Amino acid sequence: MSDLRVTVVSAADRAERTVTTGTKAWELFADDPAVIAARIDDELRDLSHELGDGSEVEAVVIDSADGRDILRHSTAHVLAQAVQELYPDAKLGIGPPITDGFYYDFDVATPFVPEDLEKIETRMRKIIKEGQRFSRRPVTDADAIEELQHEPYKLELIGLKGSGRAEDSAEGAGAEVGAGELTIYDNLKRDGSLAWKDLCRGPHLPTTKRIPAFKLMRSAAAYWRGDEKNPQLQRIYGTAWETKEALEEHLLRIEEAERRDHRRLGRELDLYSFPDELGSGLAVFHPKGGVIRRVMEDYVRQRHIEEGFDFVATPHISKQALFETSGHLPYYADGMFPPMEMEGSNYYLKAMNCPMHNLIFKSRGRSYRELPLRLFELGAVYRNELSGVIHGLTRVRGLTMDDSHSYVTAEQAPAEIKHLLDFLLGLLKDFGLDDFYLELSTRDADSSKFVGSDDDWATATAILEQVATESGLELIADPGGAAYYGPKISVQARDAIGRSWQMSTVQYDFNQPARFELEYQAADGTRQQPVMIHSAKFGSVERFLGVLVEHYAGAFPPWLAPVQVQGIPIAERHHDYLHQVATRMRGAGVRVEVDESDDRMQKKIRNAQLQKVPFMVIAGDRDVEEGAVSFRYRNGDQDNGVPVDEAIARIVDAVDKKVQV
RNA sequence: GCCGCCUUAGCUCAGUCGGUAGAGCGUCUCACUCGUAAUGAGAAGGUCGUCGGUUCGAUUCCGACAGGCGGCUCCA
Repeated sequence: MSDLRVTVVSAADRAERTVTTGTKAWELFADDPAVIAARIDDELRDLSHELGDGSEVEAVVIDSADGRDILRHSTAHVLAQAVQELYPDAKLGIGPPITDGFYYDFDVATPFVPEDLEKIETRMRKIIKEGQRFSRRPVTDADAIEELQHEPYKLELIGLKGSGRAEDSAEGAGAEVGAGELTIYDNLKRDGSLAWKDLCRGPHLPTTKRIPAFKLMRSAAAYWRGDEKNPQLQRIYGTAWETKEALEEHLLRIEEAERRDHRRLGRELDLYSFPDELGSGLAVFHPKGGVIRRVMEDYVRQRHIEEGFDFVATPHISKQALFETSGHLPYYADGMFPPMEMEGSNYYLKAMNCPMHNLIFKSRGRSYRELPLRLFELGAVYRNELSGVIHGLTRVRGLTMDDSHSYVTAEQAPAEIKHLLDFLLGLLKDFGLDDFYLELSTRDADSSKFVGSDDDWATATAILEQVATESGLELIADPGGAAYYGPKISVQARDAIGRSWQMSTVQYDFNQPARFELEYQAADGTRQQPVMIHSAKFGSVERFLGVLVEHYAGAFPPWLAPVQVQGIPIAERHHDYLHQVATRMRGAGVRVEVDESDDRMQKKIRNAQLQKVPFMVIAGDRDVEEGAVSFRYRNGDQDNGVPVDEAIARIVDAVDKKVQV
C-alpha cells in the first residue's frame, strides 16, 4: 500500500494532502456533513469515489448549485423507486434535476391523481428513512441492455448514446447516459441487499437519508423526449432543498408568484377580463385597464415620434395573395385564423403587420435620400394559438403589436439596429424593467423552416451578433429560434421576482424586400433592394401590460396607476372641499377620484390600499380650515397639513419622473 | 392540438350517500357622519357551465361539448 498526493482545493485555499491508496473522497471531508459529493479533476463524483494520485479534489456542499442538482437528481431516483414499488408496471423515462426541483417521467396505464402523489410521497419518506446507499456500478452496453430488458425507454437512451446524440436528442437524457461508459446506480439497503436500480450517470448523494426536505408538486403529461409525435408519459414534478427552511422559502416564493398572477389581479383591480362569449384568448379592457393601455400607447407613440418614425395605419384583413407574397402562408398558415371567403377571394385576418407596411413602401418610387424610412403602427393582429397554450394576457389570440419597420440600405443596417436597441432598452427602463439579457435567435440545420441563402443569413446574423455584443449585455444563443425570414435579437427582462419574459425584438429581414421586390434609387442611379428591420418594443401591448402587473404586483408607479389619487372625506360635510381639491388636481392632469360612499373613512382607506392607489388625500375639519390635505402614501406613511398646491406638486413630480412610490 | 384535473351567487368557497341549495366578501336599501386597513341592520341575487343519457326524480351518476387550471409541444 503506497501513498498518494492529492490537492484539496476550495475557494479560500489549496492544501496538499498525503493519503493512502484506496482512500475515498468522503474521508477528506468526513467532518463536514454538508459535503455530499466531490469535484475531482473537474468531474463531479460520488463521495465513495476512490482518489487517484495527483488529483485535485473540491468539496461539493449540498447548498451549492451543483449540490442542489445532485440532491434533486437523487430525490428523483427515490421518486422513481417509490413509483415502481407502488406501480410495478410503471416504465421509467428520464428524471433530471431542473430549476428549483426535478421531475421523473413514467409510462403508466392510468395517469396519476393527487391522491397517488400523496401515496408516492409517503413511500418516498419511507425509502429516505431507510437510508439506502446509492452505489455506482459501471456496466458494458451489452450488460446494461441485458439488465434493462424491461425498461424500453432506457434501452432507447442506450441506443442514442451509441449514436452519440443522447445529449442533444433528449432533454435531460444526459443525466442518464453520459458521453463515457454506462453506469447503473444500485440502491442498497442496510443489509446490502438490492432495493432498486436505475441507469444513471450520477453522481448521487451517499444515501437517501441525506435528503433533508422535498415535496411532490404536481403531475402532468409530457411527450417522450419532448416530441409531440412520441407517446405521452406521466411526469411527476417535485422539489428538494438542503433544509426544511429552504423548502418553506421556496413554497413561499411560489405563493408570492400566485399572489402576483396578472389574471387574478386583473379581476381584483378591475383592469380586464376574458369573456367566454368572445372566445378563448380574447381580452376586453375595462376602464382602469384602459387607462394603463392608453398611457402605455401614448408613451410609445411619443417615443417613436422622437426617434424619427412615421405613423401609418393598415387594415385587419387582407386577401390571401398578400401573405403568399410575404411568404407567411407556407410557413405560418397554422398560426393564422382560417380564411373567410368573399367574392371568390380568401381573406385572412393579419397575424403580422409587415406585409402591409411593405405595400406602403412600394406605393411609389423611393429614393436613397428617404432612408432610413421608419414606419410605425400599433397594429392589431390575430393568431390562432393552440387552445392549450392560451394564458391570460401573456398568450392571447388577439393582440396589439407596437410594430415598426425600418427600411434601410445594407450599409445603414448596423447603425439602425443599434439605434433600435438603445431605443427599446431605454423604454424598458422607463417601465421599471432594468435587469435584462439578450437572446440571439438564429437558424439551425433544418433548412425547411427558413428561407434565403446561406450568405444572407450569415451576414444578417453577424450584424445582429456584433450589435448585441457591443451592447455589453449578457447574450444567450438560441439556435433554430429565428423567424423564417431572418435572425432576431430579443430582449429578455427579469421581473421583480426574477422571472424572465421575452419583451422587445429586433429582426433583420432580407427576404421580404426581395419577395415584394422593394427597391430604391441609389445615388449612382441604380435600383437597389433595401433591408428591412422589424422591431417591436413592447412586443405585444397586452403581454407587456400583463408582465407589468406581475412585476409591480398591481402596485403601479403613479404615472401608470389607473387612479393616482383617492380622495377620502372624513365625513359627508367634507365632500365639497375634496371635490374642489380634485378639480384642481384634474387641472394638473392628475387622475383622481373622491370616495363618496357611505363607508367610514377607515374602510375607505382600506379600499384604496386594496386597490393599490399610490396616493390618498384625506380631508377633515382641520384640513378644510387650513386649506390643506392629509397626504397618505401607499406604504402607510402620511404627512398631515400639506397645502393643496404642494400635494399637487408632489403628485405631478412623481408622475413626471416615472418613479415608484 | 395532446394528457390530467376543475366548472355551485359578481368573487372566494361550503353542501346535497340522487328528492331542484348555503356562508363570507361584494351589490342595493335604511340608520349612523365617524381622523388612519372592515359601523350596524335588512334585502336582492343561483333553471348548480351547456346539451344528451340512466332514473319515478339529476346540481349530484354516465357521456359529449364549451370554458378554465397545470403541464407538454409551440410562441409576442
